[in-house]
Amino acid sequence: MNTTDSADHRRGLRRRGDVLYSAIFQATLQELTQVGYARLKMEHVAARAHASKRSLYRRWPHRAQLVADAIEHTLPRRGQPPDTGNVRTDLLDYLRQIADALNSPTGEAIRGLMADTHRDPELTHTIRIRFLDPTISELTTILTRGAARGEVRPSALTHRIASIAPALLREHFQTHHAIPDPVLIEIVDDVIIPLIRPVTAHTKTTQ
Amino acid sequence: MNTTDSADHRRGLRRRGDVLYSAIFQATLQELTQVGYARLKMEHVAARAHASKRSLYRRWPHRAQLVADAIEHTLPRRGQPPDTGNVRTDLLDYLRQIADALNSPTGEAIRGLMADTHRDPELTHTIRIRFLDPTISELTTILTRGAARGEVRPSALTHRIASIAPALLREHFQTHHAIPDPVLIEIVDDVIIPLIRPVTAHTKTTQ
Amino acid sequence: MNTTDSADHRRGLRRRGDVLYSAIFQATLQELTQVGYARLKMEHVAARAHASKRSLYRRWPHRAQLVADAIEHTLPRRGQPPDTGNVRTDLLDYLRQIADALNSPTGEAIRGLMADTHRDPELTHTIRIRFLDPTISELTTILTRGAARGEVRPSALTHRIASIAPALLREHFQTHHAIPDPVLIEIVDDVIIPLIRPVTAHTKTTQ
Amino acid sequence: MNTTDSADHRRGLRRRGDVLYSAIFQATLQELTQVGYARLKMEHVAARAHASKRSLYRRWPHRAQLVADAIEHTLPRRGQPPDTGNVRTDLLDYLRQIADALNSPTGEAIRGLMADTHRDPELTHTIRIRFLDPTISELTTILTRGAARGEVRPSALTHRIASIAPALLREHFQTHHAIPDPVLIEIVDDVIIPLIRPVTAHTKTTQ
DNA sequence: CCTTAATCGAGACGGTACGTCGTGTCTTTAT
DNA sequence: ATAAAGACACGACGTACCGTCTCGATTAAGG
Repeated sequence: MNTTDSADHRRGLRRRGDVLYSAIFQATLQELTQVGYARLKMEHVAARAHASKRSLYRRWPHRAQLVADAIEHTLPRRGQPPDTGNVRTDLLDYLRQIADALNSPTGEAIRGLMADTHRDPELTHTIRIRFLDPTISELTTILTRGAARGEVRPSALTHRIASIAPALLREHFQTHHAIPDPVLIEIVDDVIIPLIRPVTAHTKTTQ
Repeated sequence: MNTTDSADHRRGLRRRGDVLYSAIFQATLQELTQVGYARLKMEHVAARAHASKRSLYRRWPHRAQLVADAIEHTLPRRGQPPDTGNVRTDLLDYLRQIADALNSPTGEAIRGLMADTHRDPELTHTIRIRFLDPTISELTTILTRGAARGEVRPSALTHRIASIAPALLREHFQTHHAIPDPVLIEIVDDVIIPLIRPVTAHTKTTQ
Repeated sequence: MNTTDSADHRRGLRRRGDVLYSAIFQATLQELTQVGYARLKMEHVAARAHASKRSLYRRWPHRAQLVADAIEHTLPRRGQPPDTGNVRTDLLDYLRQIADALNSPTGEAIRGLMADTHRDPELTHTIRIRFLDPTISELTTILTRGAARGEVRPSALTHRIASIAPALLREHFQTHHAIPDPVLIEIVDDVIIPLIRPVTAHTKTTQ
Repeated sequence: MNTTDSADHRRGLRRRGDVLYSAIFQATLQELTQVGYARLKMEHVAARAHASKRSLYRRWPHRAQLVADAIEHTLPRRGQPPDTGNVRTDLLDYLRQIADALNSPTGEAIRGLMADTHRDPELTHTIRIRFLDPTISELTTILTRGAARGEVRPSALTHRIASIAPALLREHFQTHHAIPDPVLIEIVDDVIIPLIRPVTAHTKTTQ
């Protein structure tokens, strides 16, 4: 764990630019993993990265921005949303991805960021752009494909409806700290599917 | 220097028990209002309440627990959920109440608490019991009344469905920091109502 | 060591008067022995004696007075000064007693008291009366007996001369924290004896 | 809010190294003068010096070491011991210097240090080296000069004899808090002079 | 023998100071 | 010019004792 992770940039080996950035990001993520966002300290990141505090503050005036950048830097490339030919399967697969992400240090960091920065409009915006909107966007992709197949009524292709599932996941996560599979199934089968089902699928017209 | 903003509990008027509790809660909420949860300091609360830090720490080892107790102590009694005879109106009225609460210092505090304490299972539980569950419960009341009137299909009386609206409100609040009325209307008309509508009433929505 | 030294004055067995005094003095001396005067705390004495702080402060407004009383209370009865028929032997014996006392917790306490209270004239006076003057007085007794035998010139029977030996012992003790026997011998043979020797006996010392 | 409560070392005038040392020493000595060693607080020294507590603790883990350094730093250069050509006059002059020093804040501080730190061998050693030994050394100088003039018997040039006068002064000071001139005269004429007088000055040989 | 006024234990209270930690700024030294 | 290293002022942390003060419970003294 304590991988003597320095040793090459000391006496006379000063890092700059990308090398320095990477070292700082790596240190940030290690701190994030080990102590969490709430207890992540600029000082500790600097120490772990063998960087000076000044080098940190020069670039990231606030902890939140450093963490945001660090997360983005090492974020695994978002895979394509699932495309199995069936909306329900696609949704379940995708929600499982989200649930996993929520449970990771990254998820914790994002939640910490959101709580930490509700006074910093810019960061809030950043988080939305980077972490929240892509999710909505990919869910919309899934729903759009479903609509093309007739599984989803076109009028359900709204931002609001796409955001229901992530909102419910977050909701559940914040009080339960884990999201078992039945919850995902319930969300899909009892909430999303009924909402997006094409009207014609319902028998019984008027009267 | 220190303006006489207290004046009645000094020499020979030492407060104990409930009186002291109240003074501390009041000070906590004032701090909460003025600087917010993130910048609320035990030291400042103590100073404002003219209490010793030890008196605080004796009761509340952590800031979060103090704030939770302070909020609960001064929480306006939850009024009865609206009962206008119409589910849509009831829902809108009630969501407006939630939106207002989210926007208040109390709302900020609760969000701060939730972010601050996702490592403290007990506090998480407390928050759910005190602040989240009652909302779900009252929404369920509204829906149950609607079901009795035939406005809501009985199978929609689930915890999951009742939690959609609060989740979407929180979702919206965290990125927009305000909840305009059209958002509430959209949530009710495009999400909740379609979900809870009795099947037999399910004719053409559009047109 | 930790002789469950309470257990009988708890629930429903409240001590008063001498019993309480003794318990407090005992606790005081134990604290004195274990942590020394500088780190002796009223609070700890109270706790160890199973007495309330108020019971302490009622009697001893200051720590120093408590310690002074405690020491006096348990002080071994001052034995008579040695009387071997020879001044040099008497002096050596007696100085050994003083050296032992200086080295004990009591000695440490007295030194602490003296340093602690050089702003409290009353306590200073108390210490002098209780602990310092008796020493001078007994040394004077030894010298007076010697004078009666012709071993000491009568003009040497002064307070000043009697106080030399204790002063030198304290001097040595404060920097060396121990007083080996040769030091005592040197003080007696090179300082006291030459000073008190009858003039007529004063022949060539050297050679 | 935070009124410009200091002066010239704020924004952009941060002191380091010697400048900061001096400011801290000065503040320490002022505190020492005003409230004495026993009530000298690190916090107050820091405040008065407009330094952070951390800057203090970085250098001086204990109050005693700070005070020792501060005293040494501002100690008036020890003048040469008097050299009037007469031992008695030299001794009296010099003892008057010591008496004055004992009576000053510095004297109080040294006494406080000695009491405070009899568990810290290193500090005890420091005090001896800095404050006690020089006195003995200068007294020895006086006596040595006297011996060269035949006023002092060579065998009296011992550490023990040189330390008698300071010890008696301290002794007297600790119980009387002042040293009137007659005391000095008595010490010199009744103790030191008799002890150091050359043997040959005494008539009456053997027979 | 029974009240009643003291006094006990326990420990909460408003304070002051402790010694530590983290922040964001700034200086020094070495590339 | 920029890096690391870390000193600096600041402010908050959570703890320890201080000396004062309730609060019952109990106990000795007086009726």
